[in-house]
Amino acid sequence: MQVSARGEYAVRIAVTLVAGHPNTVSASALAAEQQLPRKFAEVILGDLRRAHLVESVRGVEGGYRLARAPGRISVGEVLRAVDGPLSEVRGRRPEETSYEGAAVNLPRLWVAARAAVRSVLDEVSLAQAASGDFPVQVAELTSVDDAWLPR
Amino acid sequence: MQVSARGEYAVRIAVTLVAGHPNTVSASALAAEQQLPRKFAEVILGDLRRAHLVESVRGVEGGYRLARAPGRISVGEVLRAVDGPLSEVRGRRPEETSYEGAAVNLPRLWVAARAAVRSVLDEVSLAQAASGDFPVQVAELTSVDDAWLPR
DNA sequence: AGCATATCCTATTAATCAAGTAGGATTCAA
DNA sequence: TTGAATCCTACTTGATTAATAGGATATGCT
Repeated sequence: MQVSARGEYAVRIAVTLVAGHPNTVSASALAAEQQLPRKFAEVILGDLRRAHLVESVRGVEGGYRLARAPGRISVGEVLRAVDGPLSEVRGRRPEETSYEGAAVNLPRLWVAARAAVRSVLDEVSLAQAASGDFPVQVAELTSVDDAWLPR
Repeated sequence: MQVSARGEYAVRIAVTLVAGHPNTVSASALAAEQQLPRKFAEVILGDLRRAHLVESVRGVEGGYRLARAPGRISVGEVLRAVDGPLSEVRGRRPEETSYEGAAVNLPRLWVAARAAVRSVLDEVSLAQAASGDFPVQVAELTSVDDAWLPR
């Protein structure tokens, strides 16, 4: 699960919009609060707008706001809007892979891995990401000490 | 969870080595069986050797074999050997991230996502990947129809 | 000894992508 | 009309990816 700079920035921007919801917040304000390059933040907000996750208002007093309630947008949706699919194998989606010989069972493995990623990123809403009040299954994953250790 | 061509090839090579275990298999034989570029397969096998996941024998009748029993090497180890860490956020490990303001809770989210990935890739051995006989928790993830649909 | 078949090592390449930056056109409220 | 904001197109720079090239080195067989 690789999250690019775009992806990380998008989620940080999104949770910052939760705080201001339902008011609009300007790109410069968002960039300042999360210490991101303003122009890059604008690009990312454009992606989020085209994915219908945020709405924009132009002109003075304009800015961006979430297009839905913070409890009804998942982190996964935000990540997909700026990077592509959450899981890819050699540029293809897990269920599109196909192998011969000893590797015939790998598509099931890729699908399982994707399902695991989804079980976290698609199950946590922006409201939960902002508050830290994650679903129990997700919280349990982080309560094991081992989860915090590198491998 | 992005798996590069190197990563995919490495796993395909590894499960092909399971079939031949404990005999050695040459790089050309592996490349032919999985239809990969031979030279690229050699590069990957070099990575696996330096990670002590395979052993090599030089000369005529030489080749590669798994360094441990197929049940004692995980798919996650193979992927780490050729790509880096399974999960990274903007080039950093999940537990190394740190944010201010509305984003303070994101490190826990990244750690949870990594734990989810590990619960599949580190729990499936090469023997299981080759046979398709996955652990129940992993098999259950793929038995839900939804897991096979793109999003 | 000589030869065939391997691994192994160093270097190079072409293409793509990531992470921004630049500059300005457009919109809108006061 | 002006200032602050979004929005659009284009560009740059550096790194990464997926290989390929060419040969040096090792090993077993006859």
